[in-house]
Amino acid sequence: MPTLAEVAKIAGVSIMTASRAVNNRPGVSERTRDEIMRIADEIGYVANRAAQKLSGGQTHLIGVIGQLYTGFTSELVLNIGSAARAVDYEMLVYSLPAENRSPPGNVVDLLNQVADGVIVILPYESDYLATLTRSHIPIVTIDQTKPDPFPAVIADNYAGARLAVQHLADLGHKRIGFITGNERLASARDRRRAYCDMRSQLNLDQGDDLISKGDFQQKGGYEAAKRLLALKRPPTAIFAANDVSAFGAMTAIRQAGLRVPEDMSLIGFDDIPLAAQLHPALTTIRQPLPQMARAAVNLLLAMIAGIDAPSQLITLPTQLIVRETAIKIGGRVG
Amino acid sequence: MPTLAEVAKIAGVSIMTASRAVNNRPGVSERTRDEIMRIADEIGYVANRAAQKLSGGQTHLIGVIGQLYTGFTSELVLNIGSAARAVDYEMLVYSLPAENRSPPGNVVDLLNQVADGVIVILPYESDYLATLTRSHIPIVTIDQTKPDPFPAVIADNYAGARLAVQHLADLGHKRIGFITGNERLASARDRRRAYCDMRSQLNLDQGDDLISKGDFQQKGGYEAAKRLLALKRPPTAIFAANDVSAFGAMTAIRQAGLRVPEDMSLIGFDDIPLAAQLHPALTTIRQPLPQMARAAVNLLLAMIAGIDAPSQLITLPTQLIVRETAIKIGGRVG
DNA sequence: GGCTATAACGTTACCGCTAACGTTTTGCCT
DNA sequence: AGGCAAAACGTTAGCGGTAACGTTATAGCC
Repeated sequence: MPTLAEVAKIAGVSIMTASRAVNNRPGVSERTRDEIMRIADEIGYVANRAAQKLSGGQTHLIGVIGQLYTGFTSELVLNIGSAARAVDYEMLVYSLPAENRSPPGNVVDLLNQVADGVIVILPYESDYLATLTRSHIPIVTIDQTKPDPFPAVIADNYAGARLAVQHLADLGHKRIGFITGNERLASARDRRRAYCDMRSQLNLDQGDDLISKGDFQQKGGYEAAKRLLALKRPPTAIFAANDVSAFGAMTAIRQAGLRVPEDMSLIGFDDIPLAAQLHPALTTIRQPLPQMARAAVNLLLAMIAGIDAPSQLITLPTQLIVRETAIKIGGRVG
Repeated sequence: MPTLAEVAKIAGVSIMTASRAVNNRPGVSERTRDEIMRIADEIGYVANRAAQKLSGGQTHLIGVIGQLYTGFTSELVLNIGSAARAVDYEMLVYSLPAENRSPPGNVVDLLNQVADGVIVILPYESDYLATLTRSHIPIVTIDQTKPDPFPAVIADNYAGARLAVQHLADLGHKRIGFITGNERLASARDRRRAYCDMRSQLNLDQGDDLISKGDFQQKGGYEAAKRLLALKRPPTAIFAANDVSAFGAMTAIRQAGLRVPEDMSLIGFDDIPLAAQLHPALTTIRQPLPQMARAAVNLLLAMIAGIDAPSQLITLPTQLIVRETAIKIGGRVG
């Protein structure tokens, strides 16, 4: 691997001049700069980020922590990658292992030793984030509201969930079941709250038995739906706290010999890519992933640049995506 | 962030002794070691990997390069993460952006500046890997056979695809369509070759029109299936080169007003988690992801340890997973 | 032409850690 | 007790880059 020293030697300048040239910093004449760039290019010089980071420089790398195996998170991560590349940053991902395991404090440190900042997407809410406040590492969170030592980006879960219930009610459904998410997350609690609020506001059927506990996972959705279907008076429509749960629910509904949407309307949340591709395509609430990713990256970059923004919460709007799984009660498709 | 120097100072030893202690290397008395470890733990010391790497040490970090958005790859990546953690390594992932973009030579460099070695899962075959041979970076590839400067791990695609065709033939299908994968990958070519071989070996219907071009993506599978269904004599069963294509095909089949499996049997390849959860559950060929991941990690660790293994190719067996999408021709489920 | 401000470039020190080698202590043997 | 090898520990140098400051050229002005 060619080093900056070699570039400098060939160019006949000091290492520092070469550094200034490749980093596009002032203090180098245009002639010299061009020459250095040419040489760097020629011998295939790439900056050593470990060295950059160690000596207090910037690596133009951002780290992301999240659970890759949840459809929504991995989709979000990809969007963050695009957003980062768009502003000439690269992204490195640390995939959290299953449940709770190992409070990832050192994981943030790990990424911070390499990257300029970290975007954290936790599958649950914990106060461990708060402990990182003092470490003065640029951190932005997504989907976390409770501990706000950091700037955070979040979709308007409450408004989105209201949209979902409203849509079902508009279609004539009076008895709507709800599959909760992982309530350790604010997003899950917001969606539930919206469901409850709308239910009373629109004079729909109430009852705790219409709220079935899920966990944002497919299996949880499957089992939650099964419980709803086993009710003495089952609902005519189900609102699942996320798309993945909705997929699980769909399996349960079909196993019970019912059809979606003819016998049971179904609506999800997130609008992951799979939602559109399923058959029937899932009606759902879209989270503005590209915007969320851009917002998070911008926030992080601002922090890296030292604009220690007062920890703000950016809320992005959600949107109803009407597809095929929710229809008029008792009606046929169309 | 506490440094090794601080630990050493508190313990009243030299930095080097502290280094030996925390790295569990000989040359420290047990008493001293325990004391150092205690202190390190107390003040929350974590090794700075950038510094470790820079000074020629090992970071106990492996890098992975792959396309996160393809179901199979991300599943594989997660398995690599587990395998790595099992041997006390951490994993960092670089997600390749869409198609071909930017020959990721510098990406490997990037990861190599941080990690001890890199596992590469390319979405296509290119000779750029060959150029990395001289750089003497520990690299292991998965699903690449063509350029073998490095050790590689691969599933037995040929045998697996034969299994798939055999299964359909056993169910009485004589006219089997095939949706190809991205033929820039050896795995796709192997599966196609197996299909062709079995077709003549078992005296099934031949014909180029039964081979429909896909790309391992959902949309490609959808369109490929559409073409098969539009044939004058459509097949009675479809073998898709991977599960994702099979999902696409399923959508196409249903849009044509046909049922899976009653009117059209379908079999996939990979056995990604979704395959089991779909309705009906997808019959498919399983790639042994955990084993592949372990093999790749072991290979990489061997290279890191300096056991410059002659570039070997480890082939792992595939397995037929019978579920619900392939049944006897003209038959009902069961 | 001499003085000074500025651009251009170089030196030094250091980031946190490890390899290699040097020094001290310890334990053991005769 | 003296001698010596091995264990325990310390010192030095350097990985590849950057910040901070020092030095040399260039230019501008009276």
